[in-house]
Amino acid sequence: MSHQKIKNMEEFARLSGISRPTISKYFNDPDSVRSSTRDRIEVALKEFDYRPNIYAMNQNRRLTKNIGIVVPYLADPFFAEIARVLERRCIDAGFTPTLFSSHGEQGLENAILDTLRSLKPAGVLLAPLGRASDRKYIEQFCRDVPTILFDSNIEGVGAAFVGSDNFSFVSQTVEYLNRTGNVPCFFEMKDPANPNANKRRYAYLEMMRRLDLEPHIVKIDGIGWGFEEIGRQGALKVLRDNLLPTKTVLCSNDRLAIGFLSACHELGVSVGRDEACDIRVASHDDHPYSRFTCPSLTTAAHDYESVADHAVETLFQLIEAGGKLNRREETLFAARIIMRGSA
Amino acid sequence: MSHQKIKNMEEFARLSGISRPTISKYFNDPDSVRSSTRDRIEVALKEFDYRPNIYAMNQNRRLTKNIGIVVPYLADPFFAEIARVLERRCIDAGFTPTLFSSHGEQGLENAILDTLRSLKPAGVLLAPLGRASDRKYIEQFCRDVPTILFDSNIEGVGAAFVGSDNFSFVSQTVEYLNRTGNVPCFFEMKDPANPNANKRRYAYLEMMRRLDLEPHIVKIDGIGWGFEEIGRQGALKVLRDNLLPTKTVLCSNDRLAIGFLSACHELGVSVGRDEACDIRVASHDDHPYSRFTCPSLTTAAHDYESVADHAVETLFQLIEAGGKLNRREETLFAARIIMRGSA
DNA sequence: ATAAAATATTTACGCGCGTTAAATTTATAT
DNA sequence: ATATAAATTTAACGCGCGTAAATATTTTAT
Repeated sequence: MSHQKIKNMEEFARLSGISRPTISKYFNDPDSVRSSTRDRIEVALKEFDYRPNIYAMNQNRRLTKNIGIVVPYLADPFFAEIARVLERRCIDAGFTPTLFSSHGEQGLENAILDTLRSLKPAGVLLAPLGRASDRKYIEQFCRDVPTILFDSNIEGVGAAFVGSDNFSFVSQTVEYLNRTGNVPCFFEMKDPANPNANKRRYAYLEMMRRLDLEPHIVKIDGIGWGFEEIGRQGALKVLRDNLLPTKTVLCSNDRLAIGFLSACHELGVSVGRDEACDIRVASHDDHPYSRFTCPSLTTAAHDYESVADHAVETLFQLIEAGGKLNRREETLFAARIIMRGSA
Repeated sequence: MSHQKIKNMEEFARLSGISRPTISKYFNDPDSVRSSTRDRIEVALKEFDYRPNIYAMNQNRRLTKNIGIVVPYLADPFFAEIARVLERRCIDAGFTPTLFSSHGEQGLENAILDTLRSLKPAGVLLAPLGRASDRKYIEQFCRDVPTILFDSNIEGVGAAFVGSDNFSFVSQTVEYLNRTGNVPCFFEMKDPANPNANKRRYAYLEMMRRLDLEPHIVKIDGIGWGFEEIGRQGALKVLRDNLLPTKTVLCSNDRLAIGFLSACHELGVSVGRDEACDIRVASHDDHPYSRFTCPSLTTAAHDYESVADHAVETLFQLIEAGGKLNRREETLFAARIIMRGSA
């Protein structure tokens, strides 16, 4: 590799013996040039180590090759994981993903959308904050930028939604707990930030109706995204005051359950399926840490490979189609129950 | 807000009655224009909702206002948290941070550095993979781009290093465990990816020497970044085969300890400071989940507000100074021991 | 009031690349 | 071999803004 520094595409074109517009065409889409030319360019690239200036590149292009990925809360390993998969898929498809976290704040979510707008991305994969989102703001953004919503839906916003089927989560856990001899109560936050929480509550109620069982919902206080601590405090209160209507607890999500189990241990309440145990605890999400809780957590797992794949696929279709799809599809993937020690 | 779309700075200048170079100056640094002009511009900005084209902006600027933040593994909530703080500080200082995760892969770390190079950032905050890093590659990058290393050091690379004082972590935990009546063995991975792990082992050995105690190191197998599972498997083996030299275990880091506690629960080994308990377990990092383990984890906490603040401060100095500092400072912050249930 | 300093305006060029149209070369089909 | 299609080259313009120099204006100091 000759180590001279190449200033611009003009110079690279001269040195490689290929015209600049062809080089430009190549960088825009390698397959758009004849394979023999492509080879010559790639040989030259190896030799001269040239990379086009991305700012000059994107200035005149109506559409960049950027893709924005926005998650509501990156400190939640679930979102970190799904973001990882999304990033990988985008890179493999020749796009440049940029990751943003709203950190649970509406103001930040809006600011991120502003930033994204000026990045002129080809498309955006957006997991909104949910209830805390500025609906109007997101709506307007989605009108301007091709956007796929994932994880939590906002009715009618974005070109499509890809997420998990909350009914599938809850129906499996409720069915399992019931089949194995116990009636679950539903443990959740009073004002859940995430719209999935509401869907899960409805699913619980519906399942209990179908099974002809009396539903019990335990609502706990707490705001923000520190779900583990909220779950712990809520569980401490509920357990101390003996407010649990049943001996089996179905938590709305794993992070609450992690807090719940922590409280159980603190109070000496034994958790497990075994007859000798005081209570059973199950939950939803298959959080990366749910297999390391004590006892390990019985839960329903997201098929987040599928969610990620389908979200990216749909985004690519959307980009191909020029930013508009015929109809707004909502795709939901089923959960897979994971039996572990806690229930 | 008048809803006409403004095409470029020229047009905004016309509409706001201020010359384009002054507008340009304002966006480059609002404080560089007279306060009366600043006010007029800001009034116009409110009315016309104009944002300069970032690609055109950055094309001719020798230095952009971008800052790259690179962490080795974003699915680790510790890095997610520190990234959040770093992002916030950068935004507050008028920079545009972009977050990258190496996801534990050397290839990706190098690719990120390439991407960063073409982003022409004002500076970079880099937490390298550590042992898995391509030292030469990072070295070369740091020669070209003003870079501060944090979390894990690479001797002599980057303009400065900011991290935690591993000796402070281990000395406090060892001292505490010893003072409260037990001699700890040190539990770690055989081939730790992170250089901090080595520092912690040395610190353990040194502390044991000072206290005139016999050191015991328990090394477990496993590669990659799934520390919890590695810790769990290692603990299962060690506990089953009765390989633990002492009844007190000091884990190299919290993620291993989370796995260790999970294994203890699985095998019915009781953990805690209480005399009646089988073993005591302590660790280092104060991982966000360490207070939700069962029992909650006694650990030494990073002062990561300080680490983040100092890293950002140093980077700003570096940028001000034009990319070179007089000497490479290594700043280490002390840990704070957090006594919880496990030891 | 006047001089000096600070700030803003006018004018103009250039950054590196996208893109287009016309001319030319190369590949493929008949 | 010739016609046609496909790809490349040449030439040239423009994107939106940074930036510099000369000039004009405003502010501050004396």
